[in-house]
Amino acid sequence: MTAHSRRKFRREGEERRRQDLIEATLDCVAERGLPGATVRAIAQRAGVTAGLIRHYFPGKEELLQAAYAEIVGRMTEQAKAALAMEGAGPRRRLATFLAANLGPPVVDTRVFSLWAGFIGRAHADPALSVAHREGYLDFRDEVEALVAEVLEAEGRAAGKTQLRRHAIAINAIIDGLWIEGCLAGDIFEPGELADIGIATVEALLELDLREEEKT
Amino acid sequence: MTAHSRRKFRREGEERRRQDLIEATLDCVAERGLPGATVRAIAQRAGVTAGLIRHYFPGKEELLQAAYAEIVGRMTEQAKAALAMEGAGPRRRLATFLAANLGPPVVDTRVFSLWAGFIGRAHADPALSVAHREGYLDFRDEVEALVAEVLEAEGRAAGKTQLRRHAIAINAIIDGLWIEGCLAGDIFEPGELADIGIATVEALLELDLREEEKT
DNA sequence: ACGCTACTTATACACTTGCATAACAACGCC
DNA sequence: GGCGTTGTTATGCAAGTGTATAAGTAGCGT
Repeated sequence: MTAHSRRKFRREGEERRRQDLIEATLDCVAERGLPGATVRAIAQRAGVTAGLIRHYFPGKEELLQAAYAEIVGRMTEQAKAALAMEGAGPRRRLATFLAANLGPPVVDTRVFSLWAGFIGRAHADPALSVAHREGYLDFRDEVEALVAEVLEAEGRAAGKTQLRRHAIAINAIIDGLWIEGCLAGDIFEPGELADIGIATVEALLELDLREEEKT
Repeated sequence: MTAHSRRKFRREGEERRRQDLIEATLDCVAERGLPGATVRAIAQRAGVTAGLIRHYFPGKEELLQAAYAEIVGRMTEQAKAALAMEGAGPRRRLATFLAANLGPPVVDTRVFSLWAGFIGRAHADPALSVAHREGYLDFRDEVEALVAEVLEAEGRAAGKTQLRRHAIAINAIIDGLWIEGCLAGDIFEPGELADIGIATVEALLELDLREEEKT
């Protein structure tokens, strides 16, 4: 009778393990969808046993939320970086913002899979629903502010409702192109989505975002 | 000892039962998300017992696919109706097509919830993935054909790549606005999304879709 | 009215899930 | 180097899942 020898293991720092578990969760969701992200599958991918998850997170729900927060963080990080370009003029910042949201690492099947999984349960889970609405409105507000700056610098003041509609439309363009890129990225040339997005916004606002800016 | 009396039931026609089960599935998905659509929950909502499902469908998977097909059918039905307007000119048909995709019953939380649930598992399930890609390309081809007609009628021939990019952009606008409407329909006025969509496409194509057409 | 068919119910089963708990061992400290 | 702390494993459990199967009965043909 073979006495089952207990598995060897190493102790990792708390921060490291948490990050590993989150990354393993993202991998599982990306490969097998949200229902495929079971505690056992996540643990196996992280190289630990299932029970350990509950040593770092109150429950599976919290781990998923942490993973979702991680993804959202990475996405907004790119967008924020584009917005923070204080040196450039408004038009160039808008173009950079669009390009940042329509290329890697924002356009990615893993990101999309997690997004779809959470969004699908959004209106079943009220907490998730409001979190998402807030994220959406925040994003749209940023777009609206950016558009306002651009038009103002152009000497073309726009009314509140017009500004709102522009923000809604641009947000839709970003979302739509993002989804197309995530679902079928292989049928687009690299940078093509960003080009299309910028060109469409240019047509919408009736100006050239790539032209050299005049101080 | 109370002898459990067997539950009363009525026999329904095959078509009726199948439709009821599909409708019950849609309700469950809409209210509790895809994971909430268990065979027992579906059966309860349909007013039958769980075992009956397997009398009309080989398994749960097939029932879900039938429900998904039902939703897709209802969505494309609207779009096709707009396309079939042979009497009207190309510009009016494009506007109608846009409006049809950006209002009820296409813009609906139930539809979206089911869409999100399926799309989330899309790249885990190859069969689902190709089905979706085909649906997307079909839809985009329709958009492209419509745009081609409009530009042609205007005497503005466009190159193949330009046509393709227009179709991608318009498709993105539809998708993006559709999502916004489904997720937060209450913050938009009725018809506002359609207005924004049409206005954005007008800007993109540099023409007026609502102006009276000249024969 | 009676049987037959197949639609419907009821029960059971194998499996998976998240979670609880106890045994264990790796690492730091003295 | 021994020891305690606690990160980690191993095992078990109750609940829920889809599915299989047998029993029952509603409604139709005759």
